[in-house]
Amino acid sequence: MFELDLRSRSPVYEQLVEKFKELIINNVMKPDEQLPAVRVLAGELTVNPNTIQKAYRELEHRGYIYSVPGKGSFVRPAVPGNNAAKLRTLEEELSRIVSEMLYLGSTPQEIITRIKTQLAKGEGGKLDD
Amino acid sequence: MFELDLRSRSPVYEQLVEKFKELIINNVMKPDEQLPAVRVLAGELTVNPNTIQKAYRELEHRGYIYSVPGKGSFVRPAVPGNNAAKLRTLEEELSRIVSEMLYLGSTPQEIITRIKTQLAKGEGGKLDD
DNA sequence: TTAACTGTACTATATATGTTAGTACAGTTA
DNA sequence: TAACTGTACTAACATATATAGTACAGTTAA
Repeated sequence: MFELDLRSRSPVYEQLVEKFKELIINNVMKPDEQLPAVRVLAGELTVNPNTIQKAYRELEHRGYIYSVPGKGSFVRPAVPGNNAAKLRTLEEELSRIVSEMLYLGSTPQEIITRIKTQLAKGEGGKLDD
Repeated sequence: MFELDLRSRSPVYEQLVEKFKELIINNVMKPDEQLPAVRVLAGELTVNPNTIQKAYRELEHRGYIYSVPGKGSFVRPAVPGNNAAKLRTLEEELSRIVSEMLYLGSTPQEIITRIKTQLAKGEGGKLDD
């Protein structure tokens, strides 16, 4: 399904959380679509099932998936609203990154253009439904 | 000088790296300005000197400061160029964040406006010299 | 030169986190 | 019933983080 970097300082379960989050956010995995079974994914990635489950538990806690014992784990449909706190965090991250790009020599023009390009492509949103 | 969250999952030395990076990028600490001595900052923050030194070593490795044994640690002046790799990483982060903001319900208009506002303020760059 | 500062290196110890291994139990479905 | 699903738990091990203490060499001002 995807690759892991076992030598990374980022723990495996955290890498898994990021990968699935990416797939869900970018609508590659659709709402209510089933994730691989814990044991199956563990087998494919040669990783312990406990590690996969830890990632799934975290994804559920962060609101990206829901799990039903006996059935499986599924993509949770995005709920509008209640995202104010998360959005504030993301806006701070955004500021940080823009600041760092300016520090490294990017021009405001380049940054604006880059973002407009991405937004025009409809990346990451539900624009390409 | 600033606050630490000892209960954070983020290690203390990593928090220190981020804090100083922030101060340097936003030009709060000027080029060649001296950082607090390892033992002094350790005393102020009630943290082990080894932890401070680990943060400084990391900051030096990432190119934000330089240290001179016997003298002290100082802010390294930003060098233009050689930043292509870092910029590529930041652009990827930027894309990730914009995608997530769209997922959480932000409109492209809001995102663009927010970034233009920040750029106009001259935040983070050397624009406010 | 001495004293007090600077960064740096090293060992040892304690604790927390991440990962694996193995076992077990309950719900679901063909 | 058999084979799947998530979940919980213990035990063991490796690594990362942080503290404590000691030590050494370069710098600087009295």
